[in-house]
Amino acid sequence: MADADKTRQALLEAAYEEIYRHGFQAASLNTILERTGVTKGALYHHFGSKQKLGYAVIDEIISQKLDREWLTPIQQAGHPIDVMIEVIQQAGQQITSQQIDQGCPLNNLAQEMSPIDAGFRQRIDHLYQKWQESIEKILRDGQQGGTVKPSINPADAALFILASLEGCMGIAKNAQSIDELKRCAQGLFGYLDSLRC
Amino acid sequence: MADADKTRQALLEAAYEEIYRHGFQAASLNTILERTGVTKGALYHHFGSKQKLGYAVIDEIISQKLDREWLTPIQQAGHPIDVMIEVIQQAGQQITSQQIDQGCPLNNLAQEMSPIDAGFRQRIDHLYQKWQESIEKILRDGQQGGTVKPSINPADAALFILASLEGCMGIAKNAQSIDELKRCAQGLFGYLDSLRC
DNA sequence: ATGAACATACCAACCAGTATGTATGTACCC
DNA sequence: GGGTACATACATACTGGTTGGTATGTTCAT
Repeated sequence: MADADKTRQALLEAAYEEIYRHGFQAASLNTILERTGVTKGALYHHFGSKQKLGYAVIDEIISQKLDREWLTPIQQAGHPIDVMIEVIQQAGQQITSQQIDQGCPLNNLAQEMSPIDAGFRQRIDHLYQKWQESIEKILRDGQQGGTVKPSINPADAALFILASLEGCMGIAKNAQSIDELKRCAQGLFGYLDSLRC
Repeated sequence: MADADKTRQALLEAAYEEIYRHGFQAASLNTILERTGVTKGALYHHFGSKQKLGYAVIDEIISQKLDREWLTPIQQAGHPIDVMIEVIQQAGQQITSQQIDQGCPLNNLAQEMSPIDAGFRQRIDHLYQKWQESIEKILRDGQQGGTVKPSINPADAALFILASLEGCMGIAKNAQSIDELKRCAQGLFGYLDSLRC
């Protein structure tokens, strides 16, 4: 039934927006229902609880966003360090001043939910691992191609790159400053350059 | 009146714990009152609202923790890079497995509250600036003492160090793994080493 | 006619906040 | 030094609003 799928998808997207704005715990189901024009009966028909709705937002919405905006772009041909810097810079140029103080949807959920809900934690961890492995992979390829220092550990470096990327976005989010994001990213680029052969 | 100060302090500390555990929005005033044995009338006598209680937790509790655990230790004599690595390593060794998945109290509040409350944002920003300036200062001193590369910008480097420090703690918090924290910190140490003369 | 896909109305629990009352100092005047 | 005025520091009981969740009913396609 196409209508049912449309209802489900509308709920997922509205839930994503609401959670992104207020966090999961402060996200209001009633607001989601108002925005979509869907009733509570429909919501509890498709998702059995607020928790399961949150899980679905991670598994379907955020996971897809990560693929589209990071995992796929990073796999293009070229010097791995150049590719990463370019992907980060393009993301930085597309960002709006509204988006900057909302931060990274995945990191927001991680910081809020990982200590209090194991299901959230596992799902977020799964995405972080995919993210890290995609960075690790191009670093390893770079080592084999002779463009990345053979002395570094690709897994450890990928972990740190991911961490400082989230750190930069977190700092810029609080400062509400794109300029601060770019200053912070310069530090990351400096680190990335130090991985070149 | 000493009793009044004791009541106020007890409320602040219990509020800090409750906020650290559940975030500000999900923090329950009733739980804080139960834990302290203080009544609601007393709470609203000392702090006029939940918001002002939150502000006081930042200004008094978290600010002091930052001073004690980071700003002061970092100012000891020695090679600035060595000092920073040592301070970070000591903090890492003292951390318990319970603390690791609670994360950094300041970063938790920043990620949750900065987009939705300007008063929180400004107070957190003020602490982050003090933190950054303390790192910037020892880098600048190191440049003058010939132990830190003169080519780097101390303010930008300090910003990135702070960001990646928070990033490492955030990743480790979600992974709930001290090992991952240490792996991540190794990456930061690599960056710090690259700042040496 | 059976189950999926809703719609409506409702519920108990919890929330921050407040109105009102009281006990204990403390300052000041005579 | 004793009485009065006033403020501080609470205590108790309550309110209106919101929350996630549910019970029950209805529509409609197969």
